[in-house]
Amino acid sequence: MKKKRSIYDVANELQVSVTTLSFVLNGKGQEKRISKEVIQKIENYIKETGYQPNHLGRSLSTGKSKTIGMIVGDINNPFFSEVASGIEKIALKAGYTLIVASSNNELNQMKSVIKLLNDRNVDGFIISPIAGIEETLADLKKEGKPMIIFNCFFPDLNTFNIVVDNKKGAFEATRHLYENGFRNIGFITLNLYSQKERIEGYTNFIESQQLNTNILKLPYELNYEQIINKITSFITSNDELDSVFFSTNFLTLGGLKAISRLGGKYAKMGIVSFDDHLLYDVLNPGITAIKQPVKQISATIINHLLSMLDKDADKKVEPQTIMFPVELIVRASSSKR
Amino acid sequence: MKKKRSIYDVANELQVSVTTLSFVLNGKGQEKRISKEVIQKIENYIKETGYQPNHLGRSLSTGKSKTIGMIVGDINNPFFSEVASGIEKIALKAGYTLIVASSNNELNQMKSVIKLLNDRNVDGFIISPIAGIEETLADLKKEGKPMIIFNCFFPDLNTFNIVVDNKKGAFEATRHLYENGFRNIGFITLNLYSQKERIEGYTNFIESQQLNTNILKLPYELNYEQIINKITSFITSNDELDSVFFSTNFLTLGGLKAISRLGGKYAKMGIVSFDDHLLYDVLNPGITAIKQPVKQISATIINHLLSMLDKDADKKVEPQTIMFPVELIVRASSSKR
DNA sequence: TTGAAAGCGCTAACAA
DNA sequence: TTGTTAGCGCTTTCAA
Repeated sequence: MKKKRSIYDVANELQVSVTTLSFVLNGKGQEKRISKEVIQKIENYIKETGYQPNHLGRSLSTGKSKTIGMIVGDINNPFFSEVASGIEKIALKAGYTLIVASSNNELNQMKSVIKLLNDRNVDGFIISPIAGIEETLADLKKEGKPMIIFNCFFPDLNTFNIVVDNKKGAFEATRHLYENGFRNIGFITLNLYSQKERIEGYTNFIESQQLNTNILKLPYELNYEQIINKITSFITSNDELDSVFFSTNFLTLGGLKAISRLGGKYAKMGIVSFDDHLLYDVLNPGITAIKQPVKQISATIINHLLSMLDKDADKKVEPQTIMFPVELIVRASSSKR
Repeated sequence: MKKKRSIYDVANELQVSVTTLSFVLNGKGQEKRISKEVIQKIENYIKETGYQPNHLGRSLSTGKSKTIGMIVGDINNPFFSEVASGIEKIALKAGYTLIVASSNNELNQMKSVIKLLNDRNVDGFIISPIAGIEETLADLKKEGKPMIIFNCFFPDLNTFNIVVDNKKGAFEATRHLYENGFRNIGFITLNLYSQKERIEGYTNFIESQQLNTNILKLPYELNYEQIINKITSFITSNDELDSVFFSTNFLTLGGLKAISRLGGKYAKMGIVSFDDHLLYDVLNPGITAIKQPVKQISATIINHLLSMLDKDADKKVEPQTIMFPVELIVRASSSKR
């Protein structure tokens, strides 16, 4: 691997000082009143010979790595991967590189990737938190690291949060089933902090109708087959159930599988899913789903983080919680058939 | 943001020299014959006070960033996200951070992210290439950058490649339809280099039976609705078609949607999809699919890259092509109904 | 308008 | 066995 040219080499070749070269390289030529000709000469030469400054040297010197660390539950979850790719696009344009890491919804894993990314000098964080991580986040905040919390958040933590209205979404979804004539609505969810609001939304509606809640809260760690089994026994052992509201996409998949295996009368159960999916439209019946405004979420996250990162912005970005509405996409699965 | 302690600060606090400290920090205590007591003292102190060396300084000094750059077509594609997350897990354990970037199958985008990651001093690359990128890869190779090519590769390029047997997979899938009685088998694919072998596999089988090929090659840039429309008109304008083989997951989704919209006799078409999907099992009929051994692929990629990166390995890793078999998961969609 | 030089935090050759 | 110190490549203050 041949050694790369350093700024000194190039300065030498060009017969200018490193200072001058550095200024021009960073677009500060004007500001520093370097002569037009020199600027031109340098820029042309750079373009021709293709010199690229070493990022590490720059980062070490400036203390900025131009890198953003993002921590999600699981990059295989389409919600996260879509948010991540939306963020990546905008970040790239702004000169930032995005590093995405998965916590697998495991506290120690999350702590260690936060530490890892912090040690790697990421300039800012984008985090989908899990229960138990409050302190780590508080520390990060105390350190002064810019960060955005998304998907769910800790009200006590005074961070900048970007979420959707999970509670209302779940409430409306449940109401929708109710209005379509379902009276025994089960709710299948995960034991994750991020599900808290959805559980509340469901519970609120059910209780507002003096009905009984019926919640299955599954451990996150289960694999697909285990989920199918758990759901199957939940459904069969609650024989009065006429409909189910699934709290995440992955659960819906498991649930659909369970129901399709059961067949018979179960095939007529009402179904709503939190999070939409391309295939829901193709299924028969189509699956009614709550859709999150992914594009908006990702754009909002990265734009706010970028302005936190932008030191020129003299006005500090105040902590706040931005909440997007969700949309109920009605398909056949939520009506009596 | 309070300034972090440097190795000098810590050395001072500990009353040892930076060298000693640095050696111990890098686990070279034994090797450098630092006294047991000093090593212990340092390690304890570090643990208590939580000092973490600055990666940038280290990288600048060693010339190694302990970072791997991965370039995929689109991180939202489940195949890529699964491979990426498998790689990430192993890389993390080996002390490497993975940066995943999407090329969106766009040549300039791919060139620019390769350049970006290279400027960021990634130690190695993992790349799913597209047509036109040969030269860039050749340059990278000339530079001596360790890299692994996956998904598809350029036979002329003498790189380390990890792929599945696309040709055979496509051949067998087509044969499977044929053996189930279908005679007018269409093939719907994308205008991507990665599809080349699949097209060949399909074509080879069809021609081996003296049948006519019927291929729809769609531009990658199309969105979901456009794909549905193109597929719809392909199907309706080729009225003799009795079955379709979809070359990627995303096309299958579009195709299923198109077929479900068309309804009627089209609902009985034979269908096979390249790449499996959780939901294929839930659909009615279940979708027959070719499954790639994702876990094996990701493990193989990262393990080989790691050994290329490991300078202790005196034996160089020779360029070669590792080809995994694929598996045909037979479901109802590929039989006459 | 340009140049010299001191750092940024770490590694490692060399000296002691 | 430990300490001194010269880089790694870049930015930026200060001086000219």
